[in-house]
Amino acid sequence: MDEHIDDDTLTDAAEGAAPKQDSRREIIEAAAQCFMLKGLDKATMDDIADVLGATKGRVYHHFRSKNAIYFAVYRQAMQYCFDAVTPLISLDTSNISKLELMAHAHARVMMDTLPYQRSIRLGVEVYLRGSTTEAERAVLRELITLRNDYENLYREVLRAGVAQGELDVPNIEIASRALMGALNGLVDWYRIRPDQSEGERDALARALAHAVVHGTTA
Amino acid sequence: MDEHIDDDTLTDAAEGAAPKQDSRREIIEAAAQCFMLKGLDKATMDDIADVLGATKGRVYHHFRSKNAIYFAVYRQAMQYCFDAVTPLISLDTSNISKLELMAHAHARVMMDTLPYQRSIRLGVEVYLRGSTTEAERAVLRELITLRNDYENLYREVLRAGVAQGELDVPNIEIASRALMGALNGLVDWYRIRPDQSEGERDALARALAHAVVHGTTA
DNA sequence: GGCCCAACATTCCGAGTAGTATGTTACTCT
DNA sequence: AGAGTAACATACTACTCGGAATGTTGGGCC
Repeated sequence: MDEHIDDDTLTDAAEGAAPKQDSRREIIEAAAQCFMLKGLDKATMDDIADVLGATKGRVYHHFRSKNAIYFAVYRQAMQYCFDAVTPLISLDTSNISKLELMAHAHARVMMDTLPYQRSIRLGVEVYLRGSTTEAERAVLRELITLRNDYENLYREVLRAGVAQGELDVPNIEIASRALMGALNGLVDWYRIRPDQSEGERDALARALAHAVVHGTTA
Repeated sequence: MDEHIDDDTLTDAAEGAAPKQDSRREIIEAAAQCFMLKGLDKATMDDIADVLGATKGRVYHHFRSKNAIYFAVYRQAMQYCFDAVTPLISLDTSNISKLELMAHAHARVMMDTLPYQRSIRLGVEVYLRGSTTEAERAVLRELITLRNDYENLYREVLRAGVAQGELDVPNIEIASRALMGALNGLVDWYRIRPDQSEGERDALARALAHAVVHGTTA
């Protein structure tokens, strides 16, 4: 059902039409930006179109509703997370260092795809209650399941770490919640600064990863 | 300017009659509930009035606008936090146990005043950008300052703990962000269950406090 | 017992917006 | 070259909701 997109090698083709599927991505990107800046409700379809220098016609040609766009943003946000963290779980290191690597990668994703990650934070269950159709609620449940699968990656590492005596976690469920909360909270206070170098970003991500894994005790 | 903050000289006058200032409280409570359930934008003034079994007239008699209600909810939410944590900072114990007590108290507040805490999470800076008048932005800035003061309570304990060698925190700013993120994240996944006893709540709060302070390492 | 005002209820309006219906262009295929 | 269609733009509608203007009522005060 979900088709993978073979992207074009060229980024732009003068003033000709957009290369097909790429237009969709642009809309999602624009929507994420609008959602981050104005919130889900206050961001209008016209706002999204304006960012693209287009009109609502274009947006509605690719998406049936505003909710559908939000779902796409959500899915993309989770995809970014999976892409960054999944490769790490098969690494051959200690669970504790693996956990820290995963936390570090997640923090990086939060910063690198900030508009997406911020968008999906405002109103997940809220949207679920507000959804009118059963089809929408089904999609929402699927997305929540997706997020759950992602968080399970961390729980699995925690479990393995405890089993091997590397980690001391009295309550894995609570610990994973705390972990994700601390990492995801990054999008609430992190602000993109143009003068900020790549190294500074990475240092920030590493510091946060250290904090969530090692806590505060000496 | 004309923002007359009704000082509550007396906090409460038993139960029985509603002394007039009490009506305001009820509106704030109802608003917090609506905001939590439907989000800031989708919750209408009529919704809030409906919860009270009243009409918009009552609401607008006490508040000039919907934003004003949100501000009141925010202020109340922060007040709950201060009331629970402030008494602990003067305690005569180690900084590490003090930190854990504060975290525990905060987690309890998150659960006990869930509608308030959830409400203030959806859209703080978002609201700031959306605010039209300068007066509103001023109030928002004040509320953010309030929140900052609260978080400074934790930073202070972290700093003292490091100074006395009890704690090992490479970056206090990052650590405090992680701390608050993990604790505040509680409102995202915690659900009130009617069959849940007081003891279970407390155990949950304690487990979370332990997790955020001690991390995951053995 | 009339005045006054707080504390609401009722009614109304206009701005803003999601969604639709239709028009237009450019490109492809035969 | 004409038909078909994808990818938009334009124009319009129906509806919601915040806020204000106005009406109503009950209780203190002289």
